[in-house]
Amino acid sequence: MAEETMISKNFIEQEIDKDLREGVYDKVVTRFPPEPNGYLHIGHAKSILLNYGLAKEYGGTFHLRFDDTNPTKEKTEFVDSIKRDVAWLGVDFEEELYFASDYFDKMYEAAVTLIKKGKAYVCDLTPEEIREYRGTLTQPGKDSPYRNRTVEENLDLFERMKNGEFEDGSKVLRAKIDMSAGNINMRDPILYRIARMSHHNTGDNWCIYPMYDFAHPIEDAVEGISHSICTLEFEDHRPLYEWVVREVGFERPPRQIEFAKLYLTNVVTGKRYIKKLVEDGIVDGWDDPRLVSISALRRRGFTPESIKMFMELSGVSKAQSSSDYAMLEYCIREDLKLKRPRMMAVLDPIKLVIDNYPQGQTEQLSVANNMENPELGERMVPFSGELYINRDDFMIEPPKKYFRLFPGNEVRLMNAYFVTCTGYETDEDGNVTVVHADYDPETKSGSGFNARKVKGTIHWVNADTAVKAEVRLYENIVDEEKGVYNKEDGSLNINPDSLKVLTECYLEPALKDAKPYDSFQFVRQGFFCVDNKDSTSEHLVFNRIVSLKSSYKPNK
RNA sequence: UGGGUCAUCGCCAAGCGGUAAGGCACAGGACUUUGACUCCUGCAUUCGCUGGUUCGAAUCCAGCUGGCCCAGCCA
Repeated sequence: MAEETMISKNFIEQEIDKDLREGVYDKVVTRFPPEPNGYLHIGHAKSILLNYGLAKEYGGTFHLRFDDTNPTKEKTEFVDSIKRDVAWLGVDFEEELYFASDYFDKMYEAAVTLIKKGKAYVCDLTPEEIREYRGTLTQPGKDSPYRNRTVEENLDLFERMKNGEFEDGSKVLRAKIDMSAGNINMRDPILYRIARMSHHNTGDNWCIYPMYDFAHPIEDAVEGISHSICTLEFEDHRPLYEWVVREVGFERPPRQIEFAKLYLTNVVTGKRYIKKLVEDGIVDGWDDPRLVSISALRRRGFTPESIKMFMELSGVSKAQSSSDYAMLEYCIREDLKLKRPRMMAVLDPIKLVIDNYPQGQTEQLSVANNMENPELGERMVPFSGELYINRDDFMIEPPKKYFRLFPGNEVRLMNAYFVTCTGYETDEDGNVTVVHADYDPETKSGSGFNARKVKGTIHWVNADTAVKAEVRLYENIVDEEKGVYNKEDGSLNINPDSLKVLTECYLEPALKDAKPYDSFQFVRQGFFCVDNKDSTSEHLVFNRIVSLKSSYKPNK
């Protein structure tokens, strides 16, 4: 076996090793707890793959849990899309699928326990008053006048809250901790609020709902989560998390560990901005291929494997960071290059006429689907005296070091013959319309001909049998030069070239039967994927997933 | 005189007191039926700064500087 590069353990693995060694936990149980209030994006993928990967690595269990404690924001539609996206990433969760709302009874009981311990009280302050009493970042807060209600009174009031005797917003249940704590989360945080709203899972059974800070530790503890891994902004909440599991009395409380969120350079991730892009018609929805939601990446043609590879390369730490989009591009090229067929495609066509090829003759050439991976087999590609080649594969006056087609130069038509340019035609504006060439029958690909070599190889498509398709090229949606956001008004600097639609594209006939999500390398053009939304049987639409790197610099 | 947290190459990121891994990007070169891929080569005398401890510090200590997060009845 080839030696695997030893990848050192990240800080979370090190913490888990320590906990296991010290016997704090004997089994690793992790979870991904999304609120079903929107679509998942690549940042969630990091959390999903991290948690799932850890569970697998330690022979533990992974839970998918919907953190649905606020019915005002949640929808079944999102539950479904999240399940689909998580499954697409290769995560098997069917046996371990949970809903926070299934624990509402337990949470209610836990609240009663706290009240009985004198650790929670019902507060009648208005939202504005609560904010005032909370103090500021630099000023301590002050105690609520309702803070010292008796246990009996609190028990009574809380039960009546549950029974729907009070209006929305009129009362809350709060933890009794410390109004002068430096950590604002510890200033008597709200545990339960009243909200008459139909819940996607529990319907109208409840009119009080637990807050995240109270619900989450209970959810984790009830499920036997060992390591509750979340992002950095929850660091401040950890003391409260620990307070809840301790005061409610869980025997083996889960441990919260925070890591830095994934940011990507030059992409738009903010929900607010994406919403605006959708509303302004700049993108065609949450799955627009220029976005980085999971559904957008899937539509663009990224594979779960490439996302996984990207996460592995990115690593996990607590340092605020922004990964380079180029790394994601590397991953998808790396994943696809041996897995998918390499086809010839002409995106900006110009006709090539081979004048010495027998009139009206067509021959079928046998071509490897992927020259580096014979397992992908071969296909037949028709060849004749009339082809399309890419416009930039021909130049009237070539710059230095240009070794494609120009008058008098010989190149190889990939998989076919050597061809020498004999001339060209132009229209009245001087644009090249047709390139003429002669071929050499001796030089057929696969014949073993090696009497002479050519420097350039270009690809082509037979004119008669070509399949016409629409091809969409993507660039960063935001303007790299001007920065992502307009400093003055906070708007986005949209790159006008973020989407280029090419309609005059000719592909090999074999591509005619391509299905949505099928991907290919179009030789020299990059990797492309059939669009799942806009393709029909008579109108093929390809998205460019990523271009190929090029070391050709014309002006060098 | 609020609390929390972070700081190692353009971007990620190892390193855990013994003399700066790796990947992406980039730059050269070899190879090539994709100017791709592959393969070589180069790319931090230095770890935010300043002191201190030590035979020895990116690693320990002190002070400073800078970034990020927190004042939802959101998660």
